[in-house]
Amino acid sequence: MPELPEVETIARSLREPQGAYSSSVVGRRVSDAEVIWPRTIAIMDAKDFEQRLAGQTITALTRRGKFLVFSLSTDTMLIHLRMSGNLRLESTDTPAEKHDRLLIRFENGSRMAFNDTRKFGRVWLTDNPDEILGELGPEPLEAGFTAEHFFGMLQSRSRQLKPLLMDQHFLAGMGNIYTDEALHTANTHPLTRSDRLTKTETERLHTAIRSVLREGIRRNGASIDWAYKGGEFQNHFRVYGRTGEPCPACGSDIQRIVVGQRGTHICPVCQKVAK
DNA sequence: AGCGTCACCCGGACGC
DNA sequence: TGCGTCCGGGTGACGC
Repeated sequence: MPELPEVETIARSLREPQGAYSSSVVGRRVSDAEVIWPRTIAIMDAKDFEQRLAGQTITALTRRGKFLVFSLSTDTMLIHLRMSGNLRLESTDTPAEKHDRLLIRFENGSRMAFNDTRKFGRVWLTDNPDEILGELGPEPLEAGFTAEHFFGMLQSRSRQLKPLLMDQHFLAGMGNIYTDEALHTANTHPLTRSDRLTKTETERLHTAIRSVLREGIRRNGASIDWAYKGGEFQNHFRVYGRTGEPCPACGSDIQRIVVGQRGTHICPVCQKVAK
């Protein structure tokens, strides 16, 4: 399930492809778009999307939270991969794959394919991206996200830490994997109330969040099951998906609990019981 | 208002 | 083989 590091990795690979297909998506002019699964297109009708996208040039590709942000000649295209979405940049000659939901062909003979097994991913085409992106919390890796700022954010709420960290309005980019990893790295229990964290604990969590996200990016993200492939962070998980295996810090058995309806992995010794 | 819970959308994986 | 259940990101409904 693509979270911030996976989305960042995908954005980078589309901007500066390093594989066999060495072209960038930036600078490409859309010749035509083909919506294969109409519900992929958010708000707009699929036909309107195809017509409006044709002829526009991609001028930039950035990331905001878990959104890919394609700046176009006149509009902005936002792509959210949700659980199982992935993007491929390839030659138009390449056969489409199972679960391809949207094909965007470019004038230089290349094509970007949006593949999404679970069909939860969405694509927006809008002239006002702030309407969607403006709802997001701060970027955890940006300089403005300081421990001091984070402390204020946590103190202003009184929620269980894990669901709060995963709330995209609170903080943008964290999903189940990186939240579990960050909480374990910070020796913090996922059920801890946000306003119970001390300054020191907040600093530890702030450092942990940034370090696991950076490590994820450095390892090109994590590849889980059918989802995004290419990363290797999954080989370095401390707790996620390691139920019954030893905690890397103390050797205790990793436990799986449920927090906010999400499978959650903790070390019962390192991560103190909720206050 | 803020918080927690639940249902929903999907199909692959898994257990029986 | 075939059925039922689980899982998960984000949203929206609901109740407290």
